[in-house]
Amino acid sequence: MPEDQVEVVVGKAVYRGRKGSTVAELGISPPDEAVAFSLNGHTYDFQQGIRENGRLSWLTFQEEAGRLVFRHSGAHLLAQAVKRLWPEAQLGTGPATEEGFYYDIRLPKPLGESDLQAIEAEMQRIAAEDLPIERVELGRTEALQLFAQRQEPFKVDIIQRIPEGVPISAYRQGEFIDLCAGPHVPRTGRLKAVKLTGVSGAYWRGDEANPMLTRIYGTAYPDAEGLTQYLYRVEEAKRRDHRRLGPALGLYLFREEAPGFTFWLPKGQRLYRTLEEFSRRLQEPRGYQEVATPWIYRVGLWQQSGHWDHYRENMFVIEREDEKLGVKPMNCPGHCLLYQSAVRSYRDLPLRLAEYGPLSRFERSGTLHGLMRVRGLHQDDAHLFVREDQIAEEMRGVLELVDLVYRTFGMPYEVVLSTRPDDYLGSLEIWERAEGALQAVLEAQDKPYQIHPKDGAFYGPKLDFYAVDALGRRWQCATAQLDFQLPLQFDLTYIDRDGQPKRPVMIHRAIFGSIERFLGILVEHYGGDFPLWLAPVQVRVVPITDAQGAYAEAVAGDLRRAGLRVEVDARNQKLAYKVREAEVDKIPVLLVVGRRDVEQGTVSVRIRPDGDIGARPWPAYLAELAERARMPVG
RNA sequence: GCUGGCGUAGCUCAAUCGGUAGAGCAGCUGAUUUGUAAUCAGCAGGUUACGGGUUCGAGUCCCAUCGCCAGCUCCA
Repeated sequence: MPEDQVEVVVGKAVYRGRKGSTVAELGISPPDEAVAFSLNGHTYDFQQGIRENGRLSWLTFQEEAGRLVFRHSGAHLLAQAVKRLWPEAQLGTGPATEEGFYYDIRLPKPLGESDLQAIEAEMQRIAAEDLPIERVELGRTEALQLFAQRQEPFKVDIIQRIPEGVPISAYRQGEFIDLCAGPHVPRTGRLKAVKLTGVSGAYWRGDEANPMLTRIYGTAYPDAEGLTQYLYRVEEAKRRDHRRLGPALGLYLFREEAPGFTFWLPKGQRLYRTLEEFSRRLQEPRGYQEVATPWIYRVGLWQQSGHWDHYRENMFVIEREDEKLGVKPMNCPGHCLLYQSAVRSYRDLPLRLAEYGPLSRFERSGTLHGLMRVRGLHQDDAHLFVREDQIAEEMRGVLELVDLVYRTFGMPYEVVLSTRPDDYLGSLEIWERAEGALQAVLEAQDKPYQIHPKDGAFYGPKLDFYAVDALGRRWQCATAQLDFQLPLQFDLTYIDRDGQPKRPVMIHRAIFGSIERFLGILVEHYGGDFPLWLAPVQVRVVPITDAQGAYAEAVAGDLRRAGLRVEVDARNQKLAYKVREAEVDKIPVLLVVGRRDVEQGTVSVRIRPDGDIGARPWPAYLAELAERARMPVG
């Protein structure tokens, strides 16, 4: 094939043409729903010239890459609308995000709700105009001139940072032109359903020293139905918000007297303890030993561990008697001291130390967020001190625990391996062996995983686990990090088979992560409808009249003796009233007892979400309930 | 911490232009003894986040503080 020719394969057809031809020029007509195409792993739009051979696959809104193209065009639509309304607005950047897009813009005035509506209306107008979106290739000087003349200082800044040799392009739709690498959908009319979702501030290039721009958020869908579903999901997330739901269910509350800390109400504390108990009952049989270590140390310890250099900003520091003391944000240094307290043999390893104690982290006031980001927390933390040859086996054990836990909560999860960053510490050889070990474990388990190159901590590679909740949101919870540094810092050793001292490797791992945060995630995942074994109140017994009071107490007593958490609602109220309240309180099992039940020795069962399932003989039904309420620890 | 917004009874919300702080739910008291999502009546509940200021008069306007929300930033 001549050098100036390209050849692409689409399905079973082969197309040839001059290098740099667009799809149309090659005689390929894209399907209606396609917004772009993928060739050798790169995304292109229909106006970009094809310069390499390969197999072409169409990208639609169904594919992540297609969605990004689509949403990025949404951002341009937004920018064009803003420029029509405020010609003096200066554009920053406007990328697509997971759920939509945003554009950072310097505006002459702060935006209100009505401004958003006006912009949105203008966007819809531009979409209806169905303007063609044209790609324009520019020379560097030409680009600088164009955007300087259009009074877009941020665009000029961007162009100046584009390395020599990289082509500069812009996209034009109607009177609007924006510096952009692309790709884009072919016409504005493709953006059938757009919605602006919020405004906030954001620094230019994310730097506090730079001017603050207005960030306008929005989302776009190819049809109204997708947008409606998205808005429903947003609504549902709001309905499940743990900051509202938790206090409403009497689980916990927050007070401004203690920002970043949680007040656990009796029911919330029960939930919390149940989770902790679940963790203990999984870990004890797996060789974990629970310890408790001090929560305040002299700074010397933090200097030794390296936290003073790397984490001081996030620590609460106390000064007393001319001495500085640091409240612990992590357990690792304490566990290292425990490790040091005895001579360790290679036979003692792996040593698995678990701790659930209180940790304090100074999080900046603006970052606090319900249970998700707090200053006072607890982790289901453990440090595994292992020989290097035990890394793979121990990581396998951690993986098994993670799998067990997330399966129990009905959350699929994704695994990410983060590898050696540029500023790593330790020997290259150990790093490579450790990364190899992690990869081998994942592959041996046939677990799909992603690699984030250079995203590891400077002290070791790590596995992060992202749990996916009922609304499809991803939460980073579990983590397992190899650490070669701390054993060095604390000069930890074990006596090996050959009588020589050797350096152990540490694995920092948590399965829930922060228990506070995990509980918040569970509240939202279940929308407050906890599975029976977790529910703070599992059963509520409801006598219909005073006459069944004693019978109700007897039933409740049976339940309590069987280890269930139970309440009796003996208030003088109509049954419907008490049923409603139990539903609002999201009590999983309601046992109604009336005259007929007393006479026949039954309970009338109402279960969420099924409702009334009729009478069951008592105490025979107790066994079934107790079985269903058992903690799922195998 | 930074930018913007918000803060009225336990909760959800109202209060015209700056002119007597109000309702529902929850709570308490009483009546009602009820078979699967709200029985009726009465009572009580407030330094309008906090501290200043403007004004004859401030929930409302201004300033500062605290907290919360959306982001940014940070995240050994």
